[in-house]
Amino acid sequence: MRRRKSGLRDVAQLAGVDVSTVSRVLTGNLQQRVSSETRTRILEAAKALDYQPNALARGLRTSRTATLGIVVPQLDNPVFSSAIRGAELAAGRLAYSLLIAHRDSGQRIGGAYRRLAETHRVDGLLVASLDSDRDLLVELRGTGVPFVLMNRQAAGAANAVVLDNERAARMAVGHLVGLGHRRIAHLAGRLEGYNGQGRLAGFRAALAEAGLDPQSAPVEPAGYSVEGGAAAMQRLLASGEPQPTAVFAASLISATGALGVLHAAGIAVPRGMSVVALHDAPVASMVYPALTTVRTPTQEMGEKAAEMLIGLIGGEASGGTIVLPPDDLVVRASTAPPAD
Amino acid sequence: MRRRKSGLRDVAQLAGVDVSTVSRVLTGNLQQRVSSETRTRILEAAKALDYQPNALARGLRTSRTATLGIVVPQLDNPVFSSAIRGAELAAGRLAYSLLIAHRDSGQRIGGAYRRLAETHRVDGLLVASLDSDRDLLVELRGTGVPFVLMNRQAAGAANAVVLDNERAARMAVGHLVGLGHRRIAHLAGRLEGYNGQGRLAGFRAALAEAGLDPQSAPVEPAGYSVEGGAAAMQRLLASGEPQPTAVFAASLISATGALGVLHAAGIAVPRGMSVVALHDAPVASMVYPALTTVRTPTQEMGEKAAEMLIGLIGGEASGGTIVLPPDDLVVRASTAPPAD
DNA sequence: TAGCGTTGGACAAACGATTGTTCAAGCGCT
DNA sequence: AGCGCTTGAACAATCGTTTGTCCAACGCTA
Repeated sequence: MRRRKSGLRDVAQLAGVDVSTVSRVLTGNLQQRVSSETRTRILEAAKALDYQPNALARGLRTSRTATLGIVVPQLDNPVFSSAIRGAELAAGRLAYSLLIAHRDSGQRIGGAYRRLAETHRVDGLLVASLDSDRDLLVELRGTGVPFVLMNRQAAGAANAVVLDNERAARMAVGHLVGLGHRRIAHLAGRLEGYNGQGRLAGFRAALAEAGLDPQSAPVEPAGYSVEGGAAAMQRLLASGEPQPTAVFAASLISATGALGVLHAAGIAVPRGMSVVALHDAPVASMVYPALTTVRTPTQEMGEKAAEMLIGLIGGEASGGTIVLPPDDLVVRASTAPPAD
Repeated sequence: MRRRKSGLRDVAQLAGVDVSTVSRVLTGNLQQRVSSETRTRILEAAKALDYQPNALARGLRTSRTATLGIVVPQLDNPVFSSAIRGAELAAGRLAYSLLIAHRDSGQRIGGAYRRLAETHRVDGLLVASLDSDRDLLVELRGTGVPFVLMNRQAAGAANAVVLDNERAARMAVGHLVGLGHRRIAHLAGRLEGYNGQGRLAGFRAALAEAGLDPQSAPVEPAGYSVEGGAAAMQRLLASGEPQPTAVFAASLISATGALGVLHAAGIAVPRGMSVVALHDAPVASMVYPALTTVRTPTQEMGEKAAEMLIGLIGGEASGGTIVLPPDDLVVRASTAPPAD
């Protein structure tokens, strides 16, 4: 029952022409002149046979696979899953497929990239990474295929799509300032990392703008995990008085950790402490109280990155770095004017 | 600087043999006799040139791509992201890659499958689906490639990997009963769906086992969304007295919605109401109070499914349906003995 | 020494598409 | 009428593997 799929040859036979002619018609190669009569005959035949080109054969000949590789450090992080979705959307629009690979922290760095790229399976790579490997870039360049970095910039990697961390941070902090908060703390990301630095800078800039002293504001690195957020919040509470009335968390995930600590410490949110976080995701409304967040265009990040990559594959010059502004502030229940 | 990748021919040339011999040695085809001397010579040459087979050419010849397609309805659902991870792991172990495709609810059903399968891009499909499309199966069978269902069984689909919903539900309810609860409600999944039915059945079975009346226990369908969980909880509170002292939610996501409603209603968890949910994920410890859950082997589900699929591709007979038992109960802060 | 079976490896034909080249008509021009 | 030019389409090479077939050399037996 599993009949052989019809190929170019079958279409050619049905239309009474040569396969080469069929190929030219179907790929839309208009360089070549084909009479409109045979053209329609071929198109009809192709439709009748439900012809689908064999991607392997085409790829072998053209050394193009119409496939993008995407490598992410973790799948359960909403930022990445959203970026993947965006990439898949954009890729689909441009008739590309998406090959996914995890990057196991255990395995040799870049192993996933190599396997994909060196067997001619992908035309380019979309790379999301939390950390700042120097080796990574070397490996990537070694693969010989173009690549675009997502959510991170790096020296020597010309093509990237990132969020405007500074502006996003300023949006968050501006909200707190607007509510009347004067003592604001920052649960930072990784201070060595690109995003962590940008958000910290935005935090300080917003304070300065509001006439507050950026240097005296407490900053606790929290990374991007629940535990990190909890530990940082704990340190913040333990450190001296006067305590802040609001905290800006560099990530949604760490904010949830902080929330847990506040609950345990008997500090009501937002009455005793306002919390605002970067990135919006369903989890923001799952926690209690629902978190006020700055919505960031993570899906668009994936889309733009895929589009840029496909451009590069097509021979376009470097796409440079695209910096995406934050979408907007989503006010939920975790922020309010300070108690006093 | 982007030198041509070395192919079989280069290896053959360096080793002074024919490409066919190289191919036989490198693919480990032991049918053919090759002197151990030339064998080592070839292996050395291959290593020296860092030879990587061209997946396209190989696929064209063998009509095998060593690639699995995976289609999921949503990426941000922890169940699926975990399953994907498992599939990718198992696939990687067996030298397969994973091509990912969303299934846009908007687009024609199965469009994603077709595109993947009909262009010879994948050898088989891993299919996760929330709903019970009848068309889906028809489409899938139409592609002509083997497929394995994840997280769901369906008549006419012989190969599937699912969770043991009944046992998981009984584990959750057993916990509540053990704590002394007698009035237990169920925030069900979709009652028409495979998983929703199994969990409901387990819920009732556990009650019966404990000597409680399954028929009088409140059941509110909540689906698998935050909003659904919230609405169902609301209905539960609104419906007559006496109110339950504990609730078993069919999914983690709906449980978080319920939690929000309980907070808003001023009902303390677990003092006023214990909550236990199915599926464990990071979000369980992000909410407040941290949710007691039944841990389910979602990653293993992906692994088993990928292994089964690769078996099918290799010509093995039907893998049947694998039913995975729940892992264990993770007791957190959302359950306690009833107040009275 | 002739004949025969084994063994090790080369030859060559695919797989299904793309694409440069060739070739036969058909046309207008002088 | 002969010439060259354009047009439409066939021919054929090629991408890098895999795999069936063939062949030479060798060792053995009779």
